[in-house]
Amino acid sequence: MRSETGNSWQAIRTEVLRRIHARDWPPGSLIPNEADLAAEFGCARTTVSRALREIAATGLIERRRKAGTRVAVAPSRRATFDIPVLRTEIESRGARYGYALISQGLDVPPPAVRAGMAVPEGARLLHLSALHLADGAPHVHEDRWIDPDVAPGILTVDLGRESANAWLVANMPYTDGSLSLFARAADAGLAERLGCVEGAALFCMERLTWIGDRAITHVQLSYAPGHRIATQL
Amino acid sequence: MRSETGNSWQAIRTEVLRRIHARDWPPGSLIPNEADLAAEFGCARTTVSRALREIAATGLIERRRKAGTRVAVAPSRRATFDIPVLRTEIESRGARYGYALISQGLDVPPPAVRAGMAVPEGARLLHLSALHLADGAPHVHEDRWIDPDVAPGILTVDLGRESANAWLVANMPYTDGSLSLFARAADAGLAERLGCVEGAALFCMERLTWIGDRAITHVQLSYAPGHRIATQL
DNA sequence: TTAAATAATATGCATGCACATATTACTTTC
DNA sequence: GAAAGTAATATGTGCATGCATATTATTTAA
Repeated sequence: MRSETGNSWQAIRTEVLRRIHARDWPPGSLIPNEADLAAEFGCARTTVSRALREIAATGLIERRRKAGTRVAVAPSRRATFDIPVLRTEIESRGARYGYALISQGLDVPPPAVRAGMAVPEGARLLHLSALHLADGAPHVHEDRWIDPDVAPGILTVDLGRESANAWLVANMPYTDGSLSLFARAADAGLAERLGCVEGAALFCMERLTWIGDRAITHVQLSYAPGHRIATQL
Repeated sequence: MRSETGNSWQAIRTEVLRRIHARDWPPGSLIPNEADLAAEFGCARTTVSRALREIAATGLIERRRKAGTRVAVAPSRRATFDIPVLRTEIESRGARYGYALISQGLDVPPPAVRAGMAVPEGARLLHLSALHLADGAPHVHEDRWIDPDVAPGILTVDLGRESANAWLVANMPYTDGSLSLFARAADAGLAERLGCVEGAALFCMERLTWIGDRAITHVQLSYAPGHRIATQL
């Protein structure tokens, strides 16, 4: 029995995790309710609740009112990654950050971008191409589309000096966004800009941000070969 | 003033986020302390605390005792991804799940794996190669190394029938793990197994799990071309 | 028998309070 | 004036309580 002292929500979390891993509470099973656990651990229900809430945030258990708490059957584990700001990422590795605008203009976006941003067919968006450099070497290629109807101020900015991202962050706070990760092969243009061979496998990130129901910008970041992102489980 | 009713920690979170995005509280600035916010919102300090804790979990604000709460300068946004169990992922798309063991044997791992798992040079590990299929088509290639000293039972399992992952999940609860994402080009073997062209850019996931200070297994999953994972911001 | 109303139940949330802990600012002592 | 000690402060945690809400089980009515 462990109705002793020395409890905290973290200790309870640890014990619950132990029981799940040890299969005392196998996947799919219903675990005791908060009140019972509180009694067993000799603490307040609030404390048990806190511990279970934290575990639920990782996807290992599922909680529903009245239904109770059960161990996830298919533990679709949630993993949290730090998506650092490029400048910070580069500088934190002791390298000098650099930004180089390659091209800018008003273009009709390709279908994939047009669909993602939900803009009418034939509409022209501000199209930017730029490089983020670490000690002068290409680190990430940025391909960005901005809807000038949503962010009109962007057209008055000198994008050679201030990066579009910096301006947007400061002037167009978004309400929603999505992020997706994938791999793509470097085409001729990307290979030249990133200084890698054509066809090299690149780790890519695509970000889409919205103000209400209007898309502000669509960015595809292509990292130089070898990049990875990591997290603890 | 908003000392009205209708407050909840979520409403407070929303309002705090609004102020941060609207730059009422610019990056790097110190925001009012919990007690003051509680007074302003007309709620308990606990409620404010809950709201701020949730925001802090996303990396947008940083909190330190006595120092107070400040808006993160370099908002290294944290994004949470669902890393689904392969079987579930495939079946949830309405496809039939299949598993095919390609090879198994005791081999000396390559340096990268050996270093990651911290096993002595020359040690032999169980090496598996397998495919996860969706409606018979290759979806993911799995390249796995298991330390039989840490998980001896694995040697007695018929891995053609029970997947190594299933057995490990059931029998070797891990205490720590890491996950990393990257891109790689398909070599000849991978291309043949996944049914894609050699050199195709593949989205890959590498997982390493530990019991205490001993590595159990190292897995590299290579997804068929086109795979992406996504999340909301 | 089926449908609707009602009760029971487990989690979710909010509150007021107390105390813990980390950190900073200040004061005292040598 | 520097070091050591002390107070002040903001967040972190725990508890008891009460009510809210979603969901299931049961009972009652058509």
